[in-house]
Amino acid sequence: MHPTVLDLATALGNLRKDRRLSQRELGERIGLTQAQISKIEGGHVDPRLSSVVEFARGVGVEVMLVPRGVVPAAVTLGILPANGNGAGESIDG
Amino acid sequence: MHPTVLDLATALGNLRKDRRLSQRELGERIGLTQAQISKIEGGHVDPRLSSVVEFARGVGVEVMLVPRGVVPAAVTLGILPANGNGAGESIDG
DNA sequence: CGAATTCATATCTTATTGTATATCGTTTTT
DNA sequence: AAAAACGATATACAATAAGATATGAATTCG
Repeated sequence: MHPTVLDLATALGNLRKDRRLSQRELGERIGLTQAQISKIEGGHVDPRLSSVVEFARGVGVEVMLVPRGVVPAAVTLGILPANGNGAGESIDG
Repeated sequence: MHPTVLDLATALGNLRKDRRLSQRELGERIGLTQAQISKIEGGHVDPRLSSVVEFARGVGVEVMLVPRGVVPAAVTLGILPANGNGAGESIDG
């Protein structure tokens, strides 16, 4: 599996757990099945962009394109987590 | 087509043009076919996450999950463009 | 005009997604 | 304590869509 896809998927799964949402509950909110969410989180699929966007919104984050040059600055300022893909586990905890 | 997916696809296409890359050139760099890039930019497909991640890197941006709460702050500080999905056309230009 | 370059479209293969079902862990009831 | 019931997550198989290959249209340059 594509490493970054895996990282993003893991981050999304962690965010869901932080929010205390079951896969079923989240799925109903965003229009995906529980099975898909399981596969996405487990890194068993390479999900469609729309699935990722909805998943992200369901757990309170936004999929964005961040210019490479400003990523370090954003991390330094605490706008983005030091962790690579963004939105680590420490949103509310 | 999912509106946010369309926005992201359009942003990626604009970034490619800003970088003066042909679809073929970009495709060779990131391991996608020219046909895919055409369809992605045109909003004719709902691409897989790995395709979007590679496309983004090929044009100098990173796919990230940004906590909803900090998006306005990042925009205010100029870390992210005011434009919704991130990485508008004015990266270099 | 012919060659080259860029982007768009058709067909086929492969993968994701939805439906249904199984597994695993926890709790309640007898 | 065993069984049943419940909740949450993981897996099997059929349908649909993404992606690769090949090709066509439009533009530019020699």
